[in-house]
Amino acid sequence: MKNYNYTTYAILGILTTDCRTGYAIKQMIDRSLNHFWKISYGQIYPTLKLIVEEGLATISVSPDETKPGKNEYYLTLKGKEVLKNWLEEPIEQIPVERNELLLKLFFGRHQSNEKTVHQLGEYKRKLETRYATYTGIEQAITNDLGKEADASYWLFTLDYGKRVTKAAIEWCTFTLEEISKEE
Amino acid sequence: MKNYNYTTYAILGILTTDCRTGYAIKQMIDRSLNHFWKISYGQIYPTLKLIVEEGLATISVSPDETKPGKNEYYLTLKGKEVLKNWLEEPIEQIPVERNELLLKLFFGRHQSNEKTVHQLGEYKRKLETRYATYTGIEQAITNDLGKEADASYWLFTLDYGKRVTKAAIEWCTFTLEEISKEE
DNA sequence: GCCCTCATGTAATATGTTACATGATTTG
DNA sequence: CAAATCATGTAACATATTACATGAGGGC
Repeated sequence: MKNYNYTTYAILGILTTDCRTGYAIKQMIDRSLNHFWKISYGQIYPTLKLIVEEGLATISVSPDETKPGKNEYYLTLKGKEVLKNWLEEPIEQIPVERNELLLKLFFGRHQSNEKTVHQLGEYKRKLETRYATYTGIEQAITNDLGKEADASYWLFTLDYGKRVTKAAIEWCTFTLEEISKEE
Repeated sequence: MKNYNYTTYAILGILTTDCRTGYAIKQMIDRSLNHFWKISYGQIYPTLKLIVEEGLATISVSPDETKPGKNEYYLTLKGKEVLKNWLEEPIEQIPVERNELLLKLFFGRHQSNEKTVHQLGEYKRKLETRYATYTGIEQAITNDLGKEADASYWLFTLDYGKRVTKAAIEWCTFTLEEISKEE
């Protein structure tokens, strides 16, 4: 079976939910997958085009004749198969996040402790905001649990985000103490 | 001051250590920064060229006339300034890792629990290997602590890797239990 | 002699971001 | 009626990966 890139699989996956337009796909990823995936319109629209060309989805312009065409995408059988097939494939490798803060800290010897502390503090603050966002999303999903068949899986990925973020926050706290101590 | 991309700053940073050739830079990143950064030769050599063109480093072909030119790069004053300047700049944003496993898990409803469990198990195994690698590197750095001026900063970044990886492993354990329970 | 590591580099390709253009519909 | 949101799309650019080519030197 032909291979596609992650962007394509991500979009195929989203199309199993109720998101059917390019715009809605962007919303979904920004709101619910934002802790492990992101995407831009510059990827979405060309990829949707490709998906249709490949026969993985069909486009159905909204039937309401008065409205300007809102392109709604529906997975074909082939599309569903391609998605299932990819889901089963083993994970190639665990991701390497490119972390700007760690890169700077790695060369921290060339900077004053004061500035390093400031950056760590800022980073910690951002992580805390992120953590709060996750908790919020968790609440939202839990509240209408029955409605959404995917809910339990979404909560698993959120739990990942929360745990890892919490560990990172604790690291910040510890490292801030250590660096402050040094001088 | 002119802006460069992360790849450029990463290489400028590495050049403050004893890595002076393109090959050595690749080694260094693969071995010591691999938990938060990666790079390919296709980036290194063109970037080194740019760095010299911009006057951020000078190239000094190894003096030994018998050997074939081994290009050694040395930061110029301007190079050091550009690096320092970047180190002080605030972090733009906390990274969004693109996590293939979480993407698949998000759509886990469309797969059998058995297969999901298998993938989670594999992922956990890889994380454990990674954790062991970090511990190994930590030992190596700690052992010749006095020698390397950067050691304490390197240990901080390693600690980050260990903490976050540990949290991810614990999440795997928990999630594996939950999913196994479901059926 | 063969394989491995050291060492440099490029070209083709793949992927992703940013900025822009356009216009409808909804909400206050 | 203004502003925000919904909605689609592209072009230029930036970035990164992969595969390949080349060759020296050292160890077995």
